[in-house]
Amino acid sequence: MSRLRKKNRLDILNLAIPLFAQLGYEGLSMRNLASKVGVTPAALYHHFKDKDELYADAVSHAFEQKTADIKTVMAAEEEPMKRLEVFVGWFVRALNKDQDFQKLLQRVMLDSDPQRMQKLTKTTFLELFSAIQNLGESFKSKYDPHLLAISIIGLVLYHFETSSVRSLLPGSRAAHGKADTIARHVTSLLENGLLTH
Amino acid sequence: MSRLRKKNRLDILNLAIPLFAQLGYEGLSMRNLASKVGVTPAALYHHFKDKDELYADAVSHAFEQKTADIKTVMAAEEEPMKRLEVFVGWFVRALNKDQDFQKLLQRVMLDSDPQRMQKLTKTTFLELFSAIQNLGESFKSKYDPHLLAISIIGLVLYHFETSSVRSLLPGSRAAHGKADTIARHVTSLLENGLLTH
DNA sequence: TATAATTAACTAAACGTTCGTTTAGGCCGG
DNA sequence: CCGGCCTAAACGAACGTTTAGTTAATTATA
Repeated sequence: MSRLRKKNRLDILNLAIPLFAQLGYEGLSMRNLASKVGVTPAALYHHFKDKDELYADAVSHAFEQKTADIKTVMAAEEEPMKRLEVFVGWFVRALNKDQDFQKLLQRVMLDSDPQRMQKLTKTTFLELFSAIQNLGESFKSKYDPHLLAISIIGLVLYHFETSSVRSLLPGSRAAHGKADTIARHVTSLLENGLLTH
Repeated sequence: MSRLRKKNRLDILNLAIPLFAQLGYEGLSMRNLASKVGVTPAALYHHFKDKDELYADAVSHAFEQKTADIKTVMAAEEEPMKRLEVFVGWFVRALNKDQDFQKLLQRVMLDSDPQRMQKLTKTTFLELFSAIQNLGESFKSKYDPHLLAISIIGLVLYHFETSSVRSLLPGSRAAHGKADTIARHVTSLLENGLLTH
């Protein structure tokens, strides 16, 4: 009954997520998405009010899916350094598994619609960010928790944002794309800094 | 005198840069750009072969403009830590001055055209990246120079990529948007790491 | 239990708008 | 009077969206 309806709606979203990630909001047309789903454009309007709603739902669903497991994992570990390693490890692996996650996140950051941003922040970003901020505070360091949380996230994420350029730049090696290499580098840099005496 | 009234290539590019940065490639139409320039859409095709060429030239010109001064500044300083501070300071200030620079960079990273990416990498990214990689090597640390360079860039850049979400997240303060605050945080974190004994 | 009513899910076709781009021609300084 | 720079107008294609009607399954009624 309503089970089948929900599944169809989710089918559309799950197909839309990688397409929105790769092509962007304007880059993916309702006709293109409909043809990928195997349906008429008008059928999409049976499930979603308009393209805006479809996009917002796709982004929300994508982030709920990807960040579902980390919250429980984060709460388990006690020792700060170990928690950092667990988080970085999860984050790197999650980004490495599919690039769509990172691309969608990057596209959302470029989104200039404040209302959409505000809703998405409350529903999906806030909880994970607070956990990372909490993790940063557990180090009892001199750093501002807010800035530190963003630094940790950015330090991991940027290695994936630049993946397409990185291979064209000097010093590039195949290992730089591997999850473990990035995870080790980031955790070590965060732990010790540059001045390793 | 009367020449000034005529629009040349650079006038168009300088108007296109912030518009492409804010709206994206698909988001900015030739008609919209033409009206901002104060000209007919067909006139744009007198200066540029098509929209692709206009976009590529705009991006190239933007990056040559923004990164013009740092190269000389980077070469001057000798002491590693001081050079890092100079670079981070310049980078933060450059990003803080106009957000278009960062937005355009972020959009370029999402660009999936390999040919455009390859050309832009050689003409504009390579020199600056090599300088940063060189800076990283001067610390004689255990870190991979390539990964370290990306980490340094990402650590700075991400504070600006997240500027629109950051204000909606807990722990946000007005000072977090200021150039000096970010620069101090990043240099200190890079220098010492989390475990400040 | 058989049948009528209702509903979800879809298709075919078209709406008006905007897109990138082209064509044909006009203006004006050198 | 030529060539660089522009305009007016239009091209076909693609865009988001709507309307009207069809199919199949579920629910209500006799």
